Amino acid sequence: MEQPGHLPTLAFLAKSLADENRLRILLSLGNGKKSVSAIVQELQLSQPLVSHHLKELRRSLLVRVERQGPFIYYEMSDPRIVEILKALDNLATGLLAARTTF
Amino acid sequence: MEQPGHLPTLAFLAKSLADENRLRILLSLGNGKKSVSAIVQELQLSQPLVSHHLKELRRSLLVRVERQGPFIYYEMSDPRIVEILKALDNLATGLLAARTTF
DNA sequence: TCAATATATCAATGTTTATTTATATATTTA
DNA sequence: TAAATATATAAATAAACATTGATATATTGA
Repeated sequence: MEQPGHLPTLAFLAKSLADENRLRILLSLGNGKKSVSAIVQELQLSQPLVSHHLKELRRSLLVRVERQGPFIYYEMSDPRIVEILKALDNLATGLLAARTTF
Repeated sequence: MEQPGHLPTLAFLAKSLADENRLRILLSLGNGKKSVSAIVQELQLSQPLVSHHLKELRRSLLVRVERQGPFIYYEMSDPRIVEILKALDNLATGLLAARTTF
């Protein structure tokens, strides 16, 4: 069986996905590019908080950035991200189901 | 496009995967069940640290537990876990490659 | 029952992280 | 150039988290 590679990188990526608000932002960006203020409005989060989370998402390369005048647009950088989140979701569901059947 | 479900659960699972030593322990347990002391020896980590991480892995249902006399054996609870970690690994590799090609 | 072995837990410590409030920076228009 | 808009950043704060050294708990055999 082949093992996953660089563990620090894996841990770093997982950490980037380990906050609910950040996940909400990331998933919102899976629906196409959005400006910071649009995210702020849509998710009812504070602007500095959104900026902070976007900065983390930039660091982990999970988002792409594009400036247009005063607006900065962000979008999810890779469709595999949603697939992985779905797989995690299925895993969680499965683990919970298996636990309650004991 | 269908969105992943319960975000707090997703964040919780991601957090459980967000530490390198914990990943090392989890992956080691993907090769069959092991006692705490075996993990301690194999990974050269302190016993309390291993116990602490195992406790977190138990909480997130990522491991199964079985006692035999003084020994407690742990193993990975679901093969999907490794698949997800591999997918994350591939994602990381891909994102890094895409960045360096800009 | 006691001693030995295995492992969980406790307490302390330092580091990391999310959030808020305030301010700095960047872009555009009048 | 100044004002308005968009957004990044700074600083403070509280909470969460990983690790270590010490101790408590569980199991077994003599």
